[in-house]
Amino acid sequence: MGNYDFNSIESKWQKYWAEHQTFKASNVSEKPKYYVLDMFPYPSGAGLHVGHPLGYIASDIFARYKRHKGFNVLHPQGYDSFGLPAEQYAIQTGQHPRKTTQENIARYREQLDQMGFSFDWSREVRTSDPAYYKWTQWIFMQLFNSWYDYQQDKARPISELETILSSEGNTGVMAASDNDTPAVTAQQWNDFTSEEKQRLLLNYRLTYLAETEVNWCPQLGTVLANDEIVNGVSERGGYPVVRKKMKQWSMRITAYAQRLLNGLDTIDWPQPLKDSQTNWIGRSEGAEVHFKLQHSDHTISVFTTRPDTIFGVSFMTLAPEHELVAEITTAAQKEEVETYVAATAKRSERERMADVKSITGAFTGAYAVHPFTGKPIPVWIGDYVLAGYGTGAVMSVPCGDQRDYDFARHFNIPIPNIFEGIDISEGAFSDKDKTVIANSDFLNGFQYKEATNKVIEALEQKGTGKGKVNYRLRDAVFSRQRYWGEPFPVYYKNGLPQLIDERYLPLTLPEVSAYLPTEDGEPPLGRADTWAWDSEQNKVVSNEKIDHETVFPLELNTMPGWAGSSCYMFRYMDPRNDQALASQEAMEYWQNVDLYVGGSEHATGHLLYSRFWVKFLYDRGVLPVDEPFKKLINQGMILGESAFVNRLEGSNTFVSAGMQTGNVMQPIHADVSFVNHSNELDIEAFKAWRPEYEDSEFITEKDGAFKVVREVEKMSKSKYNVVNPDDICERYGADTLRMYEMFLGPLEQAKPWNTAGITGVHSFLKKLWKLYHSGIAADGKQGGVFSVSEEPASGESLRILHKTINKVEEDIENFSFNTSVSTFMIAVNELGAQGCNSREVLEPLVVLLSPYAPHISEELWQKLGHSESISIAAFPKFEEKYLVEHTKEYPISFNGKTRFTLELPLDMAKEDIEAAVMAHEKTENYLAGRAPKKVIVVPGKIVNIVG
RNA sequence: GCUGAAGUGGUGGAAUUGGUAGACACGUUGGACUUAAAAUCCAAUGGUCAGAAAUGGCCGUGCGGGUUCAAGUCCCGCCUUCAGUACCA
Repeated sequence: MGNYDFNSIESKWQKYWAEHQTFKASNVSEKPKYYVLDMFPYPSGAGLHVGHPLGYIASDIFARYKRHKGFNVLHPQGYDSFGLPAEQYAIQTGQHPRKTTQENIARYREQLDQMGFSFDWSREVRTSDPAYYKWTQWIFMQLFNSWYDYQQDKARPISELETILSSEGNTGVMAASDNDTPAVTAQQWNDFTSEEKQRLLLNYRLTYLAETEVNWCPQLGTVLANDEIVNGVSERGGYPVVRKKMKQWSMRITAYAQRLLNGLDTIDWPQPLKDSQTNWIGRSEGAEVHFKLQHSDHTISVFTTRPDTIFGVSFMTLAPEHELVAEITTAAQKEEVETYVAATAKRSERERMADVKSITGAFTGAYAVHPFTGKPIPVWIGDYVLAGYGTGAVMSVPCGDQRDYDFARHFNIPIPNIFEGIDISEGAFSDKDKTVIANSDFLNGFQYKEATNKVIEALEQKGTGKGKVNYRLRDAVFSRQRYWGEPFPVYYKNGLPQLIDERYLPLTLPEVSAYLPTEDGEPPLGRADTWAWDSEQNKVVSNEKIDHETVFPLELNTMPGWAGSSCYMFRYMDPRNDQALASQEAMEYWQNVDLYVGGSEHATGHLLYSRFWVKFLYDRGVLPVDEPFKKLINQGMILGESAFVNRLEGSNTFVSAGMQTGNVMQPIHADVSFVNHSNELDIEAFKAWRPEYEDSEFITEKDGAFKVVREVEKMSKSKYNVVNPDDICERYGADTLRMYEMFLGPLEQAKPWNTAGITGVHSFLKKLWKLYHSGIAADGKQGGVFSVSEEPASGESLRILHKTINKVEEDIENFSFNTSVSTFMIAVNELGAQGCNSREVLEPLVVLLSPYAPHISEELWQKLGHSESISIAAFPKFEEKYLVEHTKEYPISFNGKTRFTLELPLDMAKEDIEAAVMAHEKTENYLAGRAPKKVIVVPGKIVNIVG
C-alpha cells in the first residue's frame, strides 16, 4: 500500500480545507461559541523558526478539539504589521515598509499553511491596513472625547463634563486629571474663550497632550514607554535611554489602575502573570501629608506608607527634579544645590540604576514644619527619591527606612528612635508588624495598624493630610517619532489639537521621501509634502496650503506598536465591517476570547493596555464585556542549541572540544546545520562558510572528528542556531512537527529544540500508517491488524480505546499535550498487540488523534469509509462503562467480614488477588485494625494493599 | 533585596495529586536483515550487591529534619538554578 507519504497527504488536505473553507466560522449558529486566539505575529524578515509555532500548535489542537465537541469555534489569525524593524530596513534600503511587510506576510502565510493550522483566514486582519487602522484611530478619538469620573467609576463623554463645568464648575468633580488642573467655577468656565475651554479639557481627556518627561532614545530617534525599556536600555536594540521633556500624547491608564487590579480576580490567567501586572500597577496604601515650609507659602506634599512613624521624621528629601527645589533653596545653598541638580540630570537612567549604592544629596537650606510638633525639619534633595513616584518627595524616617537611615548617617542627620525596645544603632527597623510606637505623643503604645488610623484621622482633622492609595503605574506615552505606524487623526489649530471628523477616517499614512527624522529633528512625517488638513473640504492637502483660516498642519507623530494590538480581538468578530469596529450582534455573540495563547513577555505591555482599552470601550457602551481574555496560557520559549567552535586566541587554528589544554580560547558561533547530532563539525562546510576560515587549521580528536561545544541560547539568526519549520515539514511532515513540539515538554516551560528526538514521534506515525495498511504490528506480529473489519470490538480493545479517550481529553483540558503523545503511542502498541482491527475502535481513535495530527487522521478517516471532513465528525465520547464492564469484581474480606469489593481488569489472575489479601494480612496495618482504602495489584508481580 | 517557578536516570520528561518512582521518547549497548551503509525490526538499559540463571536484597526524586502503615508529592529549616522586578518611600 505504499509508504507514509506525508508530503502528498498533507498538501492534499491543506488544499481540500482551503477549497472547502472547512474552518470558516459563522457568526450565526445554534452551537455554543468558543473563541481561541493566538497573539498575532509581527512578520519579521527572518520568517518563522520552530519556536514560533509552539503556541499556535497548542491553540490549534484546542480549537480542533472544541469543534469536535460541538462548539462553533472562532480561530482567526492576522498580523501585527506596523513596527520598527520594517522601518529600520526601509531606512537602510529605501524600500517602502509596506512592501517589505507584504513580502514578509506572504512568507509567513506560506509557512503557517504548511503546518495545517485550522485558521479562519477569511477573517485575517493586518494592523497596517487602512481599513483596519481606521478603527484604531476611531478608538483614539473616543478616548480623546472621554473623561474618567471616579464617582460613577467609569469613563464618560467629555460633553457631559462640559455640562457639569458650565453649571457647577470643577470643584465637585472627582475625575482623573492632571495634577496641576486649576479650580474653575461655573462662572469662570462660561467666561472662558473656546481655546481656554479646550486647554482645560485636555487635563481631563483620557488621551491628552502634555509636556512630560519621557524616555528618549537618541539612537532610535523616538520616545519609549516604560515597558519598552529593559535594564535602562531600549528593549529593541539595547540603546541608552535618557530623560527628556517633550510634548507627547499620553493615555490616562492610571484612571483604570484599581479596576485593572480588580479585574484580575475575574480572569483565569497564570499566577506569575497576574503577579507581574499587580506589581506593575503597584498599589500601596498610606497617607498623603502636607508639610508647610518655614518662611514660605509653599507646601511639600509627600506620600508615605508609614504615617504611623511621623514622629520619627528628622528630615525631608525631594527628588532633584522636584518643581519646588529652585524656589525653596536658600541663597547660601544655591550653588551646592544647582551643582547637584545638574550632576544628576546628566546621568543616564542606566548610570543611576547601576550606582544605587553611593549616597548623594544636598541641603536646600529650607525647613519644613512638623504638622504635630511644630519643630523645623531640614529639607534635602537626593537622587534616591524618584521624581516619578508618589509626589517626588518623602518624609524621611531614618529609624524605620534603611535608605533614609543611610542618608542620615552619611550626612550626620539625627536618627530619633520611635520604636519601643528596638535597637537601631546598626540599621533601620522596617518590620511594621513587630513594633510598638514610642516617643510619639498621642501614638505611644499603639501598633502599626491603630497608629496609622489615628494619624490619618488627626491629619484629616487638621487639614494637613489624608489617607491615600498610591499607584506605581504611570500614564502611558502614546506618541512615537516614527513613520511606520498609525497616523493620529489630529490637526493643530493655534497649537491646540483638533480631531478630524470620524466620517473622514481612515486618515491614511502619507508618502515620504525618506524614513528618517528631518534635519530639524521632526519625525519622518515632517518630510511629507501632502500632510495638512483642510477643515472645510475635510481632506488631506498639500502643506503649501496651510493658512490661518481653514488649512492646518497634521500631527507628525504616529501611534506606538501597542495601539493596533489592543483591540484586534474584537475586529476578528466582524473584520470587514466599515460602519463599526464590529457589529453589535457579532460582539454579543462572541463576547470575548475564551482562550488566549502567547508569550509572557507581553505581561506589562500588550496584556495591560488591551485590558485598559477594553474596559474603556465597555464603559462607553462599545463592547459588551470588560475583559478581553478569559483564559490565558503562556507558552514557553523554544530555545536553540548553539554550536561553538573554539579558536586559539589570536590564531587561525581551531581546536576540537576535547583537545583544549588550558589555552585561551575564543568561541565562535558555527551554523548548527554544519553539526551532526554527535556534535561533530562538518569541517569542509565550515571552511566554505566564510572566506576567512578557508585556510584555517583544525586540531581534531584522536578519531579525526572535530567536536563543537553546545550551548542553549535564544533561537536567533545572529546565533546561527535557527531551525526552520519548512525543513522539518519537508523531512518529517507537519503532523510530526506538531506532535513533536507538543512532546518536547510541558507547554508553559522553556525548552531547547533538539531535532534528534523527532524520530520517535515520526516513527509512531509511520507505524500507525503501516499498521493500517499492511497489518504489521509494532512488535512485528502479522495479524491483519488495522486493516479495518466490521467485527465488533473485543472488550479489551474497547477498554484500551476508552482509557485513551479519557486520558487524552483530560490532557487537552489541562493543556498537558506532551503526555497525550505518549498515550497515543501506548494505545497503538497495545491495540496492535491485541490484534484489534475493528472499525468500532479505529474510527474513534483516528478522530481522537486528529487535533494533534490532522492530516494523517483525515487520510485514515477517509480510508475508513467517510467522505466528510473529519472536523465535523462527532468527537468520541469517553464511556466509563467500558472500563467498568471489562473488569471483574472481587470481594475482599477484612477481619472476617466482607468489607468491600474491588474492580480489577479481566486478565487479573485470582491467585494474585488472594496473594494480595494474604500479604495485607501480614502488615502492621492489618494488625492495627486499619481498613485498607486502596489495593494495588500488578499481574504476576508484587501485590500490595494500602490502608 | 523582593516576587514567582523549578530541582527526578546519560538526556527531554512521566507519576491517576499521599499509594508499583523513572511511563513515553531520545541516546547507548547487543542482536536480526544487508557484501556494506542507511532504513527497519527485536532485546537490554537508575545504582549497587549476591547468583551460572530464573531471581532476590539493599540504596535511590537537591540537602537536613518531621508527619504517616505509606512521601517525588504534605510540614519545618537550608542549598542551588532559572525567570520577572528593583532606591516605589
